[in-house]
Amino acid sequence: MKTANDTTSAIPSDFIRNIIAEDLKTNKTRGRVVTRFPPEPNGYLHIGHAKSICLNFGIAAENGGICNLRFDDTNPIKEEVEYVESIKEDVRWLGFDWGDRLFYASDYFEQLYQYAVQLVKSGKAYVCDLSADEIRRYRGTLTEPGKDSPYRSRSVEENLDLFERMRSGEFEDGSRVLRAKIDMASGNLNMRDPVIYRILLAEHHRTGDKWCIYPMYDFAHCLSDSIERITHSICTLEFEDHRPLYDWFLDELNADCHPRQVEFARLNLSYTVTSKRKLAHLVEQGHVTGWDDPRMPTLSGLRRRGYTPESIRKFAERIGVAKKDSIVDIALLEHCIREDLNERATRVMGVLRPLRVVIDNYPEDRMEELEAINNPEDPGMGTRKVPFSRVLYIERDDFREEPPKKFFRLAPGREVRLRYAYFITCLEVVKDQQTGEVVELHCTYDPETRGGWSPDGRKVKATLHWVSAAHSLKAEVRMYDHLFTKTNPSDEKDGADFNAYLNQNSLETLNSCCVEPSLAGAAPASRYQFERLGYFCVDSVDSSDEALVFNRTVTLRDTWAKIEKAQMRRTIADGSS
RNA sequence: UGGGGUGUCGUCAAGUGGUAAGACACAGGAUUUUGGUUCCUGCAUUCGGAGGUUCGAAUCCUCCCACCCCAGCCA
Repeated sequence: MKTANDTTSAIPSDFIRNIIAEDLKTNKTRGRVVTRFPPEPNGYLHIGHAKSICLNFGIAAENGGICNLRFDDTNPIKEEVEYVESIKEDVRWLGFDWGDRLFYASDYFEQLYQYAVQLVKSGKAYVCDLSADEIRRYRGTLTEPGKDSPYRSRSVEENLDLFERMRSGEFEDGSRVLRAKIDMASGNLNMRDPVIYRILLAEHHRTGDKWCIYPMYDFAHCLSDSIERITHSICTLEFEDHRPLYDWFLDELNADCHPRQVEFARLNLSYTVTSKRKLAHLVEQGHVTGWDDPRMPTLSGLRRRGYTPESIRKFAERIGVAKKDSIVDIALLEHCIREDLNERATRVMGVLRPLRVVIDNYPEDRMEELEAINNPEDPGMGTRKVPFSRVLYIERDDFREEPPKKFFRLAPGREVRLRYAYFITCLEVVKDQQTGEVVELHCTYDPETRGGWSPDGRKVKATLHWVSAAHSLKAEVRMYDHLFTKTNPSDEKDGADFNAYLNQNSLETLNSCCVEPSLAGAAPASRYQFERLGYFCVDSVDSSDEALVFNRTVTLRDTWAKIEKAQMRRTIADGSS
């Protein structure tokens, strides 16, 4: 098995790696480390799964072990091939390779059935005719013990016969189940004679109509782990009180391989949800365009948004692994993608909200090509030519008729630098007579400052990005913001569910953006830094050579925005005091 | 009121009886043809609380408090 290699990172330390190191030291597994990533193919993978994937594949790689990809496909009603394909694609994209270790719980259905028969034979399982509702009532409550099913004392022969007939399709859907015979008075509800097989007259995406009974998770999972000779079965916290059951099955069946289950806290990210159920809901309700909507924390969404696998792996490493319920600040994820893209993204100039600028003293018929650096972090990425002419566009945000304190950018009478081009000075502001909106600026340029340097050493406080009006390309840019307005949308303490906290402004589409001509024919999914704005990638679904569409992956850190916000707060505070 | 877990900086998170790592965030400052990057600096006398053991406690003991998970024929 090969695994993505992050050369810069040391192997992290966490309680799971400590447990494994200890097990290795005490020779619990004869030196083997085998993990598995066991998704149920009932939805798309999200950032929380990435944590688990990095953990399982990472641990295997660090210990010279292997990690299996196993689909936990024991519930045909919810599972689909579309999901297994997407999951494989996402794991591969994240940078992990399961080699020939691709398995399905459904591969083991026959073995699992035989194990169940064995349990029946040893008197540890019985066929129960209670309805789902009756089973629930017999189970008792959190504080009261349950009571035995009237079918609990059926003979082994009768159970064997009934179970076989369940398999052969003799009974109605849901009419009978096979249950483990454990302890109806256990404080752990999972031990109160859990159902291990149910009748489901449903077509399975891999086994077709071969089966009409399907094993439950608790039964299938531990045995699948054992069959694959997993050494450490790593899962999330909610399975902690399933562990006694996990161990019970393996003990009762005398399994020769008894993996150790270890639980860790699942990932929660601020301003989003990491629950397949909730994500599916967003898709179904049309709040997003699909599982791969760039606002989704799914791997396909993050990929389309412009995130790199490296950044997600780095993120998984930085959040650590522990047992505490927590919510990781999404700013950390954003930091990871900025850090990665800062080193590798080609710089380019693009104007999102164009403001027309006419350089009055620049000849009308002239055009010159100025040299621009592709990536100051990596001189090896070279330079490119950017056309300059008399009519340009700059960012509307880069001009203020009445500049506030600390605003360094263009204003009437002020001189600024156009990146890689010239110093320009604003002389005249043209406004719309009706609305008063600034529609055009008239400026002069200093021919002595070509390339952006002044021979007399005079300084300007701002450098602006720009684009030549006649040479620029039109583009659509999609600006994304957090999907939810609340740090923890899943917190229902205020009486509302996560739907109430959907950010209505999570997508803003800009249709009249202008980008420099070097972007012509930009490849789908390619990533760029639009200087001074952020990182953007070519949308892999909607962009074409005729109509460029960019997704904003993440903004650059914006010190001015912070200053402005602070000024705003101060003004409000002064006004109200 | 049953069972299983968890509490260390705003957010993650090391720490395993020898005197509180690191990251993000935040706040200053330096450098800068991106208000980007980079670089410095600051940011837990204290580890949910109270007692106790010890020369010494986030680490051990006792009690208490808070929060999370479990009553699917889901995983």
